[in-house]
Amino acid sequence: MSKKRLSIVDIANNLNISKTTVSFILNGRAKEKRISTDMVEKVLKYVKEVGYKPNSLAKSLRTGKSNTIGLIVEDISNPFFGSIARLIEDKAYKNGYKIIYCSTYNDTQKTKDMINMFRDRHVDGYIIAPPQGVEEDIASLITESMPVVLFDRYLPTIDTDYVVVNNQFSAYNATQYLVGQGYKNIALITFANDQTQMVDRIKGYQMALKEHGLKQLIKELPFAEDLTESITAFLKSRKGIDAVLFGTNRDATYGIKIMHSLGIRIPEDIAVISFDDSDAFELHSPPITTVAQPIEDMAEHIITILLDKLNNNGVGTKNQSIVLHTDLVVRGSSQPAKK
Amino acid sequence: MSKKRLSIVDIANNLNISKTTVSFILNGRAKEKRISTDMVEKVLKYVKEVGYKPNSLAKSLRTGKSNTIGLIVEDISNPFFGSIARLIEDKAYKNGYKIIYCSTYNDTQKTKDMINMFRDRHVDGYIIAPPQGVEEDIASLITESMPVVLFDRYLPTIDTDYVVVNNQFSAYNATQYLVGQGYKNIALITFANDQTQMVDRIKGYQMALKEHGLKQLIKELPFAEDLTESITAFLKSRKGIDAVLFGTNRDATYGIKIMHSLGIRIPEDIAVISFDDSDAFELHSPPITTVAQPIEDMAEHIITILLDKLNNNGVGTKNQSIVLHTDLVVRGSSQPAKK
DNA sequence: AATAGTTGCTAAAACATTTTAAATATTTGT
DNA sequence: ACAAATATTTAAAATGTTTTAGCAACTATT
Repeated sequence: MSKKRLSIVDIANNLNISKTTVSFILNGRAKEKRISTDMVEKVLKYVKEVGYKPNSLAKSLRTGKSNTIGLIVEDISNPFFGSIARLIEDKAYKNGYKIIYCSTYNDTQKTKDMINMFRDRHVDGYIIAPPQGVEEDIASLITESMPVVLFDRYLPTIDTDYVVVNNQFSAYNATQYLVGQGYKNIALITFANDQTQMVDRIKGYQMALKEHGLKQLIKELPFAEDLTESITAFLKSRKGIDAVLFGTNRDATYGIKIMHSLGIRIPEDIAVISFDDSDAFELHSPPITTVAQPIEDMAEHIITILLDKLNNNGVGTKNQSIVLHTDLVVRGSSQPAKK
Repeated sequence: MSKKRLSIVDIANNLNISKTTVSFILNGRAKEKRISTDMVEKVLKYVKEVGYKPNSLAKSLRTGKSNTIGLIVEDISNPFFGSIARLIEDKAYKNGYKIIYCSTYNDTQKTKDMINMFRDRHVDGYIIAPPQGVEEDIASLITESMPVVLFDRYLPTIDTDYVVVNNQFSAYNATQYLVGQGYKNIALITFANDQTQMVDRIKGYQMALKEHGLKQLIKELPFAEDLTESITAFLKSRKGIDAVLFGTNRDATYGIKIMHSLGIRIPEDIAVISFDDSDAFELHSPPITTVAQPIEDMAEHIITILLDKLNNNGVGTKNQSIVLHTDLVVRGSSQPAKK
C-alpha cells in the first residue's frame, strides 16, 4: 500500500530528464541556470501533481543547514519561559525555521548534554537561557561560528549576543518603591545562584537599602523541587519583616501560598512585590505588584538578532547586548493598609 | 581553526581499517559480526580519544529513524500544556528521543502545516492535541504506520491511541456539586468547538442541570486572542446567575479578572469552578475550586504508549484509549457565603 | 570557415552513514 | 597436506539531496 516515498530520482526518471535539472528548478535557480520555461513548467506541474516533497534530511546532509533552531529554557512549564517560547516559535516558523527545545532546570550537566544533542542534530542556531557552568560549551559553539543568542541572563566571560532586562535597576526601583511606601524591614526572598539576573537583582535590592540605611534581609533559596520548607522557616523566624521582594515568579508563588497558610495578610502584615508578571499575580486579592518584563520585546529582539545572523551567515555582524526595561506594575499588595 | 568535523571515514583511515568495521563496533554489533576484541578496544579507544560523534543526519538518512518525537499542543504558554510538555520532554530524553514541538492555537491550517513539517523531518512518532479538521492528515499518518498518540481530546472517526480524562463525568460532577451547595442559576462559560473534551464538558453540565430541572445558561466563547468583551457582555446581561463553571483555565482566568473589574464578589455574588488547576487558582482569594486533571499520569501514559509503539515497531499492539479521572478540588470559591 | 559565445541541460562527486554480500585469514578435521 | 569450516574484515551499494564542472548544440563574430 504505502508506496515508497518519491525521490528526486523518480521525478527525473519519470520525466526522462536529469535530477540536476529538477533540483535547480525546485530551488528557484532556473533562471540562473538558464533552464527553459517549458521545462520549468513541466517539472513544477508534475511535482505538484504527484505531491513530491524533497527529503529534508538528505537536503540537510548535503547543505549543512537544518533550518532548525535550538531553544534552551530553564523550565517550559514556567509561564515566563512558556510565553517567550511561544512567541519565538511563532516568529521562527514564519521565517521557515523549526524549533527544537528543552528545559535545563538549571542543571549544568543536562544543559551540556542538550547542547551536544543539538549540535549533533545540526541546528543552525541557538537560543539559550544558560545556567552556570556552561561557558566552555557555549564558547566552543561560538568558535565553530554558530549563532548563539542568550537571554534572561548572560555569561560575563563570553562575547555573544544577549537580550536581558535591567535587573539591577528593576530590583533597586522596586525596593525604593517599598521604602517610599514607608516599609522599614524589607526582605528579599530569591532563588540564588551565580546567574547574572539573580546577582543583579540582589545588588539592586542591596543598593536601595544601603541608600536608606536599612537592614538587609536576604533569604537565598536552592533550586529545589519544593521550596515550602525553606520559605516557611524564614517567614516564621523573622517577625519584624513588613515587606518582601521575591526574586522570581516561582519564589513568589510559593511565598504567597505559604503566607496564606501562616495567616500572614497581604499587605496588612507583609507587603509583597514579585519579579515576572503573570495571571496568578493579577488575579490575586489583593493583586500583587510585579516587576513586569517586556516579554514580546524580548522575544522579538531574540529572534530578530538570530535570524539576522543566520541570513548574514554571521559574517560581519557585531554582537549586540540588548538591555530592555521593565515596568513596575503597582497593585494593591505593596500599599500599606489604610489606618 | 575549526577543523572539519571527523567522519567515520577519517576514523577508518587513521586506523587503517574499513569504515564498516568502525560502524559495526560503534553500533554494538561487534559480537554478532565476530569482530575481535582487540579491534573493538582499539577502535573504541581511538573514537573516545578524538571525540568522534556520528553525524545523526546521515544516520537518519540511511536508517530512516530520526529519534525525534513531534509534540503538537494547543498553546505552550498555557500552564496545562506547558506542564505536560515538560513531563513528556523529560521522559522522552531519558529514552533517547528528542522533542520537536509547536503550538496550534487550534488553527487547522497551521496544524496541517506542522504535521507536514514534522513528516518532512522524519519524526518517528507524534503526540498531538488535535484541533478539529485534521482527521485526514492524522489518518494518513496512521496509514503510513506512524505511531500517533492523541491527548486532551480525540477524534471520534480515527482509530488510534489516546489519553484523555472523563470530561463528561467531571463536568457533571462539578455541576452536581454546585447544585448540592444550593446554587440554582448555574452558568457554563466555555470556549466552544467540536473538540471532544469541550463537547463532553458541555454534555456533563447539561446532564446535571437536567437531572434537577434547572435552567441551562451556556456562553460559548470563540478561540479569540482576547475574551474580555464577550465574557463581560455575558456577565453583565445575566443578573440572576449565582454560579459559573468555566470550561478551561483560560476562560476562568479571563472570567475572574472580569468579575473583579465588575465588582462581582466570589463566592458571595457568584460561585466559581474552573477546569484545570493552576497556581493562579490556588492563590486566589478565595481559592478557586477546580477540576484538576492528573497531569503526571497523562504524560506518563502518553509517553509510555508512544515508546511502546516505537520499540515494537507498532506491530501487533492494539490501540489503547486511556480515560483518566479528575479530582474535584473543592476550595472556597464554590461555597455559599455563610449568612 | 574557424572561433568564440550562448543556451539548455546533465554526469558524477560529495555529504556521512548503514548494510549486504563477499573476500580473506585462521582453525579444524581427516 | 588439503578440504572444509569458521572467524574476521571489507568493498560497494544504498539512502536523497546539492553542486561542480562540463557537454552538446546552436548563434554570432571575425
